[in-house]
Amino acid sequence: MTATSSKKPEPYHHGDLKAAVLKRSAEIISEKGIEALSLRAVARDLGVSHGAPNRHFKSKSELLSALVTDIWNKMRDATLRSAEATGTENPYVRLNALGRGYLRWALENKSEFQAMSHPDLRLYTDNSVRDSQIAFNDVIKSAVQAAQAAGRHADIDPMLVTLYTTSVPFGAAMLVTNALMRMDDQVMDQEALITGLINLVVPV
Amino acid sequence: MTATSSKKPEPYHHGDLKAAVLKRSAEIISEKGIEALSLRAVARDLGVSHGAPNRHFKSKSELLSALVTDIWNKMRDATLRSAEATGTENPYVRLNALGRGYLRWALENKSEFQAMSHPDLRLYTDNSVRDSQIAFNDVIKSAVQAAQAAGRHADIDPMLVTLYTTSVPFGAAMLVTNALMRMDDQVMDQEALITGLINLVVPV
DNA sequence: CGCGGATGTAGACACTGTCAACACTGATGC
DNA sequence: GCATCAGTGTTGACAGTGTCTACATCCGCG
Repeated sequence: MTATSSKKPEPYHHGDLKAAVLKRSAEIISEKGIEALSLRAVARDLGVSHGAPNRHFKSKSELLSALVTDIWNKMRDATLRSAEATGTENPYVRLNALGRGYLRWALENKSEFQAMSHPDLRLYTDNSVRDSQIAFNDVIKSAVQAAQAAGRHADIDPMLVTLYTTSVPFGAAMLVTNALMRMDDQVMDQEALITGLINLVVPV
Repeated sequence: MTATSSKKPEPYHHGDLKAAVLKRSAEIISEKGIEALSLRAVARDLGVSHGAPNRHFKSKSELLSALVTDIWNKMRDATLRSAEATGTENPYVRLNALGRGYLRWALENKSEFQAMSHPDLRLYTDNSVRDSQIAFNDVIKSAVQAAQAAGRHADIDPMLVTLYTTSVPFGAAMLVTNALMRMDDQVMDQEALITGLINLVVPV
């Protein structure tokens, strides 16, 4: 979408390298998984010298943080949309939809979901990552508390109920995408699995 | 424990390098996390040349697989012990204890638990890793089915119930150890958290 | 028009995993 | 008893990585 696309193929300055690095990195994560991401490979793909990305990201961890922040936000949007789509205020129905939207997004965006818990992020906890995590958790927490107000586990510590409610879609997604849990012959349809599983945590 | 411990400090052959590599690697994982593990560092720590470990592990993935197989087995033992300790045949009590043992082990062996889902393992699915996973899952699966026979979610697909039951301790452990879920001020005692959480999945 | 900061380049360094060629050692077969 | 040879450890090389520094180029602002 830049104006300099007529003749010269390789101008000295890229134009918007930072955005290009983010874009290409997201593609690599989506296609080959986060373990295939390398700064030098991204630079090569963009036809730029190996040191160029460092002008925009001081370290690989900084790039990772930016990418993962974005992923958290996307997951939050998708999850929230799923609840909005019910068009109801019933806290049980909303929480159930939230859980299904969460799990569905994770299963359909396997690589991105796995990236969020990549070991390298443990070394570099960026504030932006932290903020997007908190924003996501707040969505779930308030839905859980609305359900508690309506009677679901009303007398139990809200933090505990939130952890429990989050653990199911999160844990199931991790177990399935990492193949840590062997399911016999994978007979079940994905949407049936999602619905069946979430109904166990949040009956409607 | 070797006999050659009197004078010469550095014999040409180590004696049991394979075991030593496994031992030192496990220590590194436990102390600094799996992302700090490198073949060359292990070799240095053992006072051996950088290529020596390759005689026993063709690749780093092969070493990782051996380590993770061991971890799965340890986790299974700890989990099983927790159920045995109840000294009862009541399937609800046993399943509850299994869940608590699982979660407690994961929280107390954070580094090992995190290692089990390290990205590099996705590239190299060793049969030994697979077998130890299956052995672990079988423990849970049979306990879940015993509880189903006693009435817990009796009419629901056993695979779904197993996934649900596993997801809670697994997901909670992941969320807590990876700090993916922010809990306000961590006020709760660990054992209270474990008991409270598992009681939500498997009431006794 | 000129200058300075932002952006990209080129080279170096330390580190990694992996491989091949060589060295040592101890057990086996004669 | 001794030669042989497979197993084990060493050494050096290679390609790849992230990161740093010195240098080159360009764009926008005065």
